[in-house]
This record gives sequence, C-alpha cells and structure tokens, in this order.
Amino acid sequence: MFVRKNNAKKKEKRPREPRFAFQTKSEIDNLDDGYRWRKYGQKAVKNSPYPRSYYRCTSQKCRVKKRVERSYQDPSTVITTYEGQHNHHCPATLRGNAAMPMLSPSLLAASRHRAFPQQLLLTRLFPNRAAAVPTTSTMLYQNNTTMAHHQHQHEGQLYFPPDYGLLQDLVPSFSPRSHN
DNA sequence: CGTGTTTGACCTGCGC
DNA sequence: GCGCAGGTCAAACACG
Repeated sequence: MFVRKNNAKKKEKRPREPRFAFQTKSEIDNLDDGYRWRKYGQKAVKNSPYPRSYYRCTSQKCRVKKRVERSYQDPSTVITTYEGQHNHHCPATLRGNAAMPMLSPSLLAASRHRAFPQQLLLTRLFPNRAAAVPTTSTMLYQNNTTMAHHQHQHEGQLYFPPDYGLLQDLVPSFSPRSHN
C-alpha cells in the first residue's frame, strides 16, 4: 500500500512523558474535555474485547496524546489515559462551550495550601462533562512509573485524590513552582 | 474543500 | 531470531 521509509528514523525515545489515567463512568467513548482531538489509530487490546482508540491533540504545537479504552469488566466505564501536557489554552470556547476561566494566580496559591476545590479542576479539564453530566471518575495512576491506583470515588461528581501533581501534567497554566 | 475518521500496514519493544 | 502485542502512519473515505 504505502512504503514507509525506515532509514533516518528518529532514535530519540521520549524519556518519560507525564501520563495519568482515570476511568469514567460514561456511555460516551470520546469524552469532550475541551480540547480538540484527532483520532490516529485504533487497536484491539488483548485483555479486552473492546478496541482502544488513540487520539492526538489537533494543535500543531501540542503533542498531547490520549488513549480511550472501554473497561472489559464494566462496559459502561471508559478508561482514558492522557500522555503529555498541553502547551496551549483550551480551545473549548471555539465550539460554543462555556468559557472556563483560566486558573488565576490566587487559586494557584491556594492550591499550594491544599485548599483548592478539586471539582473546579475537573470542570476546568472537562468543561462540558463535569458541569452537565454527573459522572463517576476514578483516578487510576499518574506518571508512567507509579501505579498508585487510587480508588477514591464520589458518587455524582468527579473526584481526584488530593495530589496536585497531575495538574501540572495536564494544565500548563497550573504550574505552582515547587519551592522545596 | 477542509477537517476528522477509518483501517490496514508498518514499526518497535519485549518475552521466549 | 521469532512471534506477539502495542503504538503509529497515512491513504482512503465520510461528512459538514
């Protein structure tokens, strides 16, 4: 069909992209998280009868990828894995979504004191879903090495464990410089 | 016509 | 080295 030139292949292996996954109870595979995603692949996973979809951020300057996979145990559960971090703002306003305000410095300061409302963060990450559809989200793990597998669940609202490290992975504007 | 999806082939890492 | 599974590419296709 097409010949892929395999000479001049890039040997640069990305060391460790910030990555985290969580599962969300939703019937919709492609959750609208405010960003524009372009599907670039779909493969059938081994332990699951459901295929896994591969998405990439449509922004040319952004190389964030995400995998969307439906749980083989609960078909109503969608496992979304984000990899990388957006280096641009959320283009959700272009599609008529509610314009979510960027995280203000005061909120960033508050987050350092563990006083940041987590639901707001989810609303920031998922402008559509978090506000409209009551879903249950479970944090699976963050980073590619630590499989913490948090099992925190709240009925009727999205919830993240009180660890704001993942926010730096997702929201570039959310970058409370570690002062330790 | 531009943008996103589909889909099969190709690439790569890993275990045996 | 071989085979498998996961990940990616890109032409073809669909849709507004």
